[in-house]
Amino acid sequence: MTTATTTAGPEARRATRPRADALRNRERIVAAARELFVEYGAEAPLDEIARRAGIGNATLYRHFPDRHALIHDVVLYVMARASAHAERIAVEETDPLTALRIFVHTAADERIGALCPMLSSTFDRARPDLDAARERLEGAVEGLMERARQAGRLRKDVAVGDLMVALSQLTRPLPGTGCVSMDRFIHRHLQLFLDGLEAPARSELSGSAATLEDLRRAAP
Amino acid sequence: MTTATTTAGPEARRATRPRADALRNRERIVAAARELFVEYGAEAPLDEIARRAGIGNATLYRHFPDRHALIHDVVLYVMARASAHAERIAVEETDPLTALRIFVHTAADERIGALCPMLSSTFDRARPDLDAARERLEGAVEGLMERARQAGRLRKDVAVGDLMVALSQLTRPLPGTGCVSMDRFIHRHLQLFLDGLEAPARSELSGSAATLEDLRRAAP
Amino acid sequence: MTTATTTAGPEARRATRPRADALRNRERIVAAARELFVEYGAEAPLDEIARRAGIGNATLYRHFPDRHALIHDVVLYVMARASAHAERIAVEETDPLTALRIFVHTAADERIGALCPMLSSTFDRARPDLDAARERLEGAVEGLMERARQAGRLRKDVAVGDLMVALSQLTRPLPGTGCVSMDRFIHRHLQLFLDGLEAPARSELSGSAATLEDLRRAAP
Amino acid sequence: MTTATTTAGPEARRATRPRADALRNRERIVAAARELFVEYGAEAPLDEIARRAGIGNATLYRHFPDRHALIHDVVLYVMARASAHAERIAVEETDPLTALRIFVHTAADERIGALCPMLSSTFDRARPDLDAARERLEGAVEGLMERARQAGRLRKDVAVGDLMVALSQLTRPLPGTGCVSMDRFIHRHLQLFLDGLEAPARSELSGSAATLEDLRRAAP
DNA sequence: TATGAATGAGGGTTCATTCAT
DNA sequence: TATGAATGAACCCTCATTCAT
Repeated sequence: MTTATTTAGPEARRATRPRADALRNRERIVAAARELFVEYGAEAPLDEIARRAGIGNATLYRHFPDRHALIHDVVLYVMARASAHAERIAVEETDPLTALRIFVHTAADERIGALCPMLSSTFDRARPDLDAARERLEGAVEGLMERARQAGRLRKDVAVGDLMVALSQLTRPLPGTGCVSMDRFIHRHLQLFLDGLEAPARSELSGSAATLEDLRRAAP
Repeated sequence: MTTATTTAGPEARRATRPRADALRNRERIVAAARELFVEYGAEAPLDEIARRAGIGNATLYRHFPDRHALIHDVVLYVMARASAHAERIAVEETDPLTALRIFVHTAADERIGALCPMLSSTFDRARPDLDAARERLEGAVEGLMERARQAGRLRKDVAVGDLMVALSQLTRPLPGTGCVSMDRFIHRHLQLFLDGLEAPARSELSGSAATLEDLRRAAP
Repeated sequence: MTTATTTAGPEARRATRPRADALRNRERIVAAARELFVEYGAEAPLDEIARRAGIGNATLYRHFPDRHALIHDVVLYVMARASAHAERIAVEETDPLTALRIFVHTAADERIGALCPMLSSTFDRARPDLDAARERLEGAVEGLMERARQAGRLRKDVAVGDLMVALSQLTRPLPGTGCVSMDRFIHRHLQLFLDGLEAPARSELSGSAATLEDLRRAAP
Repeated sequence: MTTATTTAGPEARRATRPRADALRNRERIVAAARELFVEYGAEAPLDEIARRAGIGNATLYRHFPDRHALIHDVVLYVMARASAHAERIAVEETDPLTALRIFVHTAADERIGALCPMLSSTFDRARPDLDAARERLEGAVEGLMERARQAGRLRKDVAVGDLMVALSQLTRPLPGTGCVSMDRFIHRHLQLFLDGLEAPARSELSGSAATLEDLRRAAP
């Protein structure tokens, strides 16, 4: 309720907040894109995404100049949701392994596989807004892992990058309409992977534990 | 210019057996397709596959009426190689867990992730020549697993379908040029998964152990 | 909120005369359009014109219902400026050939090439406000030419239409960003053309001398 | 009539001459493009060019990867025709000024205005095949001019670049369907320009005489 | 009134597939 | 048979124009 738009030269306007309907559209686009990326992969037709979002195709381009920009925002969105889940679970669940398990299965149901485009070589990992999202996610998940590590329940040679990449790959959708049948396997595989993470370690791993920051540098 | 009519496969109808150069072309196409499927995903342009194989695009169509047919043969080819590996390892390695581990890592290096299109809903799992390949692969890998099971080294609630699907997913290539950087993770993840497979089981799995035959029926 | 009904142009219907800022916007739009027509041709994006004018795109449409209307006004504006120049030069310069030369080169620097859309078949030459502008321009330039003719310095078989069309074509901008390099040629070409206009005529011309009124009728 | 295609490895083939129908298509495309560039400017829709050439749109892309490539070939084609005209006229017409006049008017009828895109800043003037075409055209036209210069009929401060640019601009088509009405003016303007070129010079020109090579360097 | 946002139609380009040599 | 060429459908993206604030 500022005194507001009294007078101003045509271009003196800057901080005008986005219109409510535009914001709603932007959210719809991201939601539709996440769904279609999950169903058809990151090559899903943008026109179809627009249709699913209930808007015209050109509106999508007003919000996202190209496919990369859209993927970028979907990745941010998925990371934010995963972070929120991890943070909530850290508060609600006291047993450290259980917390980790809940997080992993919840992330799967949340289609965290939509993060996979981030791993592709065409993804621009250098944009600064990604750093904040990455730090938040790393903080939250590494928090869960560290608790389990401290309790002697998690092997010591793994880190958050290992978990997130495997989680993304194992839940990564197959192109072609809803491979719902895959859901049957996903939670089994995740559980097996989790079992492999437990301490004591049953084998020696090659390479070294990976952070999310490592992924950032993994570009070609 | 042989006119021999001696052998003939089940579907051979014409008297002349395929010319040697035609056979060679077919092999080149399958090899190039496997490479490009690994590098760019199953959506790799067919013209590019033909170019990589050193033949004209129309020649590809003479051998494979459409993309599905080509994927089909690539899948058969990859399954055959994986089967051969499993059979060889069963002979060469006596320790059952070690044998399993060697198989898994070898299959990864062989880009078994190219099997993933088989899991897609657009893949025709009903074709009879797949049955033979599946039975051979199932026999070989289940053989390795059963040995470990008998030795009390493998948990009892997993089967060959679990292993092969997770193996495919974890090694599945990312679209966009060779995400070689992923290689750094792949073998770590596979090892963690293998650790999770060991007996004694560290958790209870949802669902039931899956055979390859189960995958056949999992179509939408 | 003035309620004045004093003056009203021919088509003014509403009582309130246009607000000062609206008038200023209209002028800005025409100025920006002329610039962009010169730089990119008459196909310049309207959104870009609005941006250059420092206004929103919809405001442009409030003033000009479509691209034709905008072109129309730009043409009127350019004609008015050229007329003013010709009238001023007629007063200031006594030597008739020199006056003509000054007019031509001045018009070139004024980007009279923006008149070219007027020659296009899609231009509506029938609108009445064009008649007035045309008559003024014809009067002014024909005045300059007639003086030279009377003095025996200008060949008799050319008229104002010949001069203005050639002037427009020779100074017409090339599409694509500012072909400033063309400026090097423009004044040379104009001078050569002027030399060709001088009496005595060095050749016989086909057709007949053209007035601006002739151009009006030349539509398809 | 070489012994020809006996045997060769798949990629050993190189010098295979283009198929007759492909060559015919290529020529049709260039012809249609020249027409449409003349009628609608260099922004003419490629789909329309393909339609006019009687082929599918994708065929156009097989021959010319993008609009620039097509413009390039049209420019080469127009330059070649103009060169041929100039060379023929040099042989057939003995009076040097008459020869020049015939060349200019013939080039206009040949729509040499289609050369204008070459002057645009988006045109790649550096490609080597242009050099040959430019040298041929320069040689032929400069030959005509030099004869007139030697005979004392052409002013000394102009060169081939001046003539060709003015010729292109004065015959340059207006966007919008067939501005045939312009034809009425074109030959008058060209003649006036030619009269201005005659010796003795009636004025002093700014800048310096331009060769076609100068145009090559005039890029932004 | 002035504006940012929305939109549909159209052009540019790629690609799976078919055709003709 | 193997091939280069042709094709239409589908996609990406732009832009003139309209809508809602």
